[in-house]
Amino acid sequence: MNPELPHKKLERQFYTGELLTVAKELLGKILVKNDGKIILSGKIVEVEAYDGSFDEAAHSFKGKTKRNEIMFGIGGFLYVYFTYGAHFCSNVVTGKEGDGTAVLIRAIEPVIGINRMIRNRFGRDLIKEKEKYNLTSGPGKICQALSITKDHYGIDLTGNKIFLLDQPILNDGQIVFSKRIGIKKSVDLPWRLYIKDNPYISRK
DNA sequence: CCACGGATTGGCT
DNA sequence: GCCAATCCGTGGA
Repeated sequence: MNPELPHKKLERQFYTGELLTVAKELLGKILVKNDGKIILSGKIVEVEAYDGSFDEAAHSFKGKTKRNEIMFGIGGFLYVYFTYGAHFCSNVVTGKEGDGTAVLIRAIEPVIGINRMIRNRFGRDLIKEKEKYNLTSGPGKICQALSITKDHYGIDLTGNKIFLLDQPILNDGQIVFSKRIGIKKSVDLPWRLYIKDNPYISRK
């Protein structure tokens, strides 16, 4: 582990809290992927909350299926899904057994392994300066940059493959609440949260 | 078995 | 700003 990072890994209790509380507190945390050889990490700067109990846009809204069953377990596991025939997206499952709540990680700011992320995303080592902000500015881009696939479905975030490192909780004044992106149902819920003025978010 | 559409992205107008 | 690509999960016949 890089000695510059704080070492406190988030534990189960963090994830089992109320959906929007966890979504807010996820902002600023450090996402780490360690496959045993390569460590890649980034600060979470944008998320979206989903609650299957009444939110029609949530994958868990219509009940448990093989695809979404991890969403119905206790918080602190990774829900990875495949969409549009091309992209994986990562969610942090939250709450208690049976809740069906999760937070989609929409954008991160690269911290460790940037050159590896560049290669994963663009297949080459050097990028133009402006491409720096195109590395991890979307849920599909994050999974490509960090090599997260369906193989990582259901990973326990309190383990050592993919986990989060604690960081100070942000003030409400540092967080922007806006409408979620790319959905057709429950479009008015202001459940997309991002860090104000951060250049790595997917869009304003 | 088959048809449909999606929590996106990137390229083109 | 608009739209095609692409394929798997889901639901209905």
